[in-house]
Amino acid sequence: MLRTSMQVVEESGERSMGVTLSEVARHAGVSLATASRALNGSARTVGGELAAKVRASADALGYLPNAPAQALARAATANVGVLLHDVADPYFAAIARGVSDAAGRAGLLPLVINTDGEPETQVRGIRMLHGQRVRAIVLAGSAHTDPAAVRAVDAALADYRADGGRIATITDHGPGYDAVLPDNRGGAADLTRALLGLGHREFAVITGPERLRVPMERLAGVREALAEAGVEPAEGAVQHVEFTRAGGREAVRRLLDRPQAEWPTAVLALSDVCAIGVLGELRARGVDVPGRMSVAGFDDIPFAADVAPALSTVRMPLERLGASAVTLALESDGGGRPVRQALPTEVVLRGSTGAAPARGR
Amino acid sequence: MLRTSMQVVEESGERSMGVTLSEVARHAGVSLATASRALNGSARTVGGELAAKVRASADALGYLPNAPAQALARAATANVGVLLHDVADPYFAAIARGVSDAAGRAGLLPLVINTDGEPETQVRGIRMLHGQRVRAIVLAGSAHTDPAAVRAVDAALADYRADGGRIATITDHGPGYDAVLPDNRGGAADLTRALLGLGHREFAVITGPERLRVPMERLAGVREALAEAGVEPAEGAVQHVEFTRAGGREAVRRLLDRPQAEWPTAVLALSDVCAIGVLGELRARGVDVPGRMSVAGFDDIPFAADVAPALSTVRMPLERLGASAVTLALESDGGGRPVRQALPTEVVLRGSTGAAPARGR
DNA sequence: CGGCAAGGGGAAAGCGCTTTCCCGGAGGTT
DNA sequence: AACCTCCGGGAAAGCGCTTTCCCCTTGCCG
Repeated sequence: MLRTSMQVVEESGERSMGVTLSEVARHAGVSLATASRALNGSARTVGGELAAKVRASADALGYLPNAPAQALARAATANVGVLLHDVADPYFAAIARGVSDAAGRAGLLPLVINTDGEPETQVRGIRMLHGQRVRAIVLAGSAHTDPAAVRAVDAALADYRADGGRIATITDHGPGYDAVLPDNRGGAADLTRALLGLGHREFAVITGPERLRVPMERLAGVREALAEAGVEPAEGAVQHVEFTRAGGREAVRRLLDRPQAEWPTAVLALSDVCAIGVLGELRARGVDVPGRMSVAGFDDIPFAADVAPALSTVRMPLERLGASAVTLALESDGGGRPVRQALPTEVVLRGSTGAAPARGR
Repeated sequence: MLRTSMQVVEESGERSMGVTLSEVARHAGVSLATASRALNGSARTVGGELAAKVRASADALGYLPNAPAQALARAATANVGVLLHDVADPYFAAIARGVSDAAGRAGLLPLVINTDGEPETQVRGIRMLHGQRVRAIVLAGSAHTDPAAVRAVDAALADYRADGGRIATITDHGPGYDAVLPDNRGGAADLTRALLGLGHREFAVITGPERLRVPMERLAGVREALAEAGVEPAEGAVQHVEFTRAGGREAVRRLLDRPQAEWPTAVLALSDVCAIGVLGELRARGVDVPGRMSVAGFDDIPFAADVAPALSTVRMPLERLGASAVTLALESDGGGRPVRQALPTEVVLRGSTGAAPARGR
């Protein structure tokens, strides 16, 4: 009795990493090679009868191919890497979902790394993924404006690519990469035009940190549309904050600290997460939205439609962004010139924007 | 000229998987063994001088250890697996972030799989992670109530564990697993008591699908507190919907279809995401919250505080849930009895709840 | 009816690491 | 001075697969 149970323990202790292919082969009475070909696909075919026998043995023994071993032998893993600022941010969460779905369809598993937008973390992340020999890397976070940061990231990516790695970026990281390019600038310009159309002339724009390229592109779009209309944002009306709810609140506080006569009638928060912070702070201060002030965001994250008032924003197909990036990376033959796939954006006007109030005088 | 460029192509094609350790060893003039010991840590020490030389060669050549090869040789990867319903859901996104952080601290990389709450997808996911030989699996989604589903998941997990895998679950998946157990039932009861304290007697509760265990636990908590107070929910006042915004809206529609006299004064939506849908639909229908109806959610996802009115809810330390699960799984010696770590929850009352309106008669 | 091309099975050589195991030399004991 | 013990370097044996070769059958054609 006691011996029996001990034997069981010993057994499970001895070869603790699972059933191997050669066990399956022995059980089926075939060679290792045949077992491999029968189970894990190969150019060569295996006789129907034998193949069936091997498959039977495999699931009789509960065989599961050892992925690291396969990766080593094939010189290719079944993983893709995703580098993003923060999965807990709805923008990136949606992208991650898209990546995950597309990866799954390709039989791959996603490895996700949060960089918090730090260039060094990003570079470390690329190195880790490179070490993992992932099939492809999707770079989802914004590029940096600091040339040194860009250079560091580029260098890490170049190393990876030199080893046969495939890369796709979401938003622009330079012309050398396959990329999915939502129209940040155009979307921001359209949004701005929409608000101009509602009669607004006094704008505040709350955008992301100057170190990131995406918020700068969006800001450029706003400026472009404003300039077209001959409107100039007041001094101090462009705030750079983190793209978080706290960032939005902070910006509003600074905005409302100024004399009421200088308050804008329209606030463009160039990220929905941020805009939601703006809405919250405005409510806390008793500012009527959109009566006194219109607010718009950017991204159309899932919650944008559910806050009160519902957030006007620029719709981006977030999941598709992620999915397309994976597809692009995997299809990229590395040879030709990079595929740069532009994606349209669309202004969605909801309850948080309205006609500009009559001039307060 | 042409030849030169062709040579370059050939070179990069020839050994396309990167610098190997033996190249480093040769470059440093030491044996493979020494190089390995110097770079990738080992029980044995390497002479200071040699070690330095090896390290120098390593980064002169840009050596990055081949993770799959290491995994094979060490019989252990540097990955953990996370199984959740949907990363795009803020509840799971926050958990994923916690997992990711804790994994990073342990030098591991997370592999995430979305199951959409399907038992088969979950089982397939476990198998894939098992095949990947991940160090640990964190099961973040709710358990199922269907015994067959539970059995299937248990079986897959048992196989994994038999091969030395470590497992931790978030919320209860049975006593056999290390687990982080937020107090779903107690939290729901506390929340209910808080609303009873505000004078509410007519409740509706919107909970998740009966196939999932977590929403059933929360529902049980509500029922418990209601029973204590001698209050009985009206017929049809308990709605089972998906834990999504759409689910929340749908439930509200059904609720409001009944004669106004039967409307509840308090709606408990047992997930914040769902509650936000409820709030949206109520607003669309012009129902005053909290004047006519109080609404509460569950989870305290980051946005709960930012919707209007701000959502009363039960706070759960989501990121900590994820982080603790990783820690638990990694520390689990597999030997002793499972560690079951209870985590307290806390009722947070915000603007979406208020005193019950005077009895409509 | 011999010769030959496929078709499909198996032996064995890796893939890039880690880790025994062996060995030589330096230092300490009796 | 002979012996033993560490200490640290290196050769080589795997880890669990895939994939080249090599070889034996079959089937077919001239």
